[in-house]
Amino acid sequence: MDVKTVCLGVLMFGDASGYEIRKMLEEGPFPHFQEAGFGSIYPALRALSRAGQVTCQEVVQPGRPAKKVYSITPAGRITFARSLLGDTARDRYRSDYLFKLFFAELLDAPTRARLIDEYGALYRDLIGRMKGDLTGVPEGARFVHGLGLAVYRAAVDYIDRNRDRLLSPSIEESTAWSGGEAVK
Amino acid sequence: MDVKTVCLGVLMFGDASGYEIRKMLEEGPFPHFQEAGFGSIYPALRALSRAGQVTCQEVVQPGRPAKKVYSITPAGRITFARSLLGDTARDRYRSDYLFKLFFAELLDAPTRARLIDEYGALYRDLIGRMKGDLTGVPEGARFVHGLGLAVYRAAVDYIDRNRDRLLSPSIEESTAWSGGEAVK
DNA sequence: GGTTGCATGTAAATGGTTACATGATTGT
DNA sequence: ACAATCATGTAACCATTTACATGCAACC
Repeated sequence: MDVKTVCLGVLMFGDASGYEIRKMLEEGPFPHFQEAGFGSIYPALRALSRAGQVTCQEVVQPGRPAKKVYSITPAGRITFARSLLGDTARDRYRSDYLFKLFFAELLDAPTRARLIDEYGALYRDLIGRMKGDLTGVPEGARFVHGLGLAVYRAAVDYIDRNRDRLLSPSIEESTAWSGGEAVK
Repeated sequence: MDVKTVCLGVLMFGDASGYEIRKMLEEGPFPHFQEAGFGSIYPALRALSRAGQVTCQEVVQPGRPAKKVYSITPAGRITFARSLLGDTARDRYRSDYLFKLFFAELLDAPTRARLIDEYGALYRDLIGRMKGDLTGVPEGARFVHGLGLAVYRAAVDYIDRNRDRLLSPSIEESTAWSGGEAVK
């Protein structure tokens, strides 16, 4: 899904500014299965505006910068609904943490511990932020929210139960990476 | 992690051609937490070769196209180990499936069913492909492999247990998306 | 006869991130 | 005084994807 479609999706929940769209994507009570930065959201909103998929209204706020609040138009709703019927790309997940932990034997013990604890904390925080009120949230969104929670909990659980395996000094003598040595 | 680092990582396991590197990333017994296509792998290998991080040897095969087998050099090992100590980008996950299911109310029942069943099947297959032999696999790789399995299993479990919630006809009358209607 | 698998590679286009620019207000 | 939050936007840069090009062998 490109950023334009993601913006339309967020606007299906109600009017919002570019700034607010980004906040919802990264801080909202929902799993971050789609992301976007300012550098892509603002151009996307302008393009959507030109195409008549959204309308824009500037709202002056006392003591704050003015913001541009966007609303999805009927044409935008149709475009959005149709984009839900198009091809579905397969999931893509990339994790530097897991990539590094994959090669745990090449790391010294403190680095290993730091990485795994950071990683666990990241998902623990995410779970915490996802514990918001879900009244009024439609069933589809709830389903996805619940799936996110289930998966993140499984990850945290696994990390808690297997952390020691990775930190035990015994793995240091591994000969798996012939030629490789722990780097400081 | 850029594709160059990913290639070095795969070559830490042993010599391989560009084609084989790609196969390992997408079909290997390991979770796909890093991906790369031919279009990025081949240029990466050439750059690594020029930089002295890998060496290349052409292997002629009877009845098959010749392949270029790459080996990581000592300099490559050092570069790789160092890259494991650099900044760790946070995970990024994007899913068209979850994005679409998030807006389940906008979809007709057959499409909803198709999406969710496809999604479940995708992860069920992945779990199946991950059940390979792990003897000789280093502890770090095992840890990541196990984490992947745990997470994918949690996802499949959740889907099985909540599938009906999403398919029940009751959600069709939802007023959540005022102005929106299921599209055919 | 058509598709899949093996095998490499280039070029263009896409899409997104990063860095920069601006500026007021609120909290520490 | 300094950092963070609110708020928008542009431009350069980067990485990756997609499409194209080539060709043989095996299988159905």
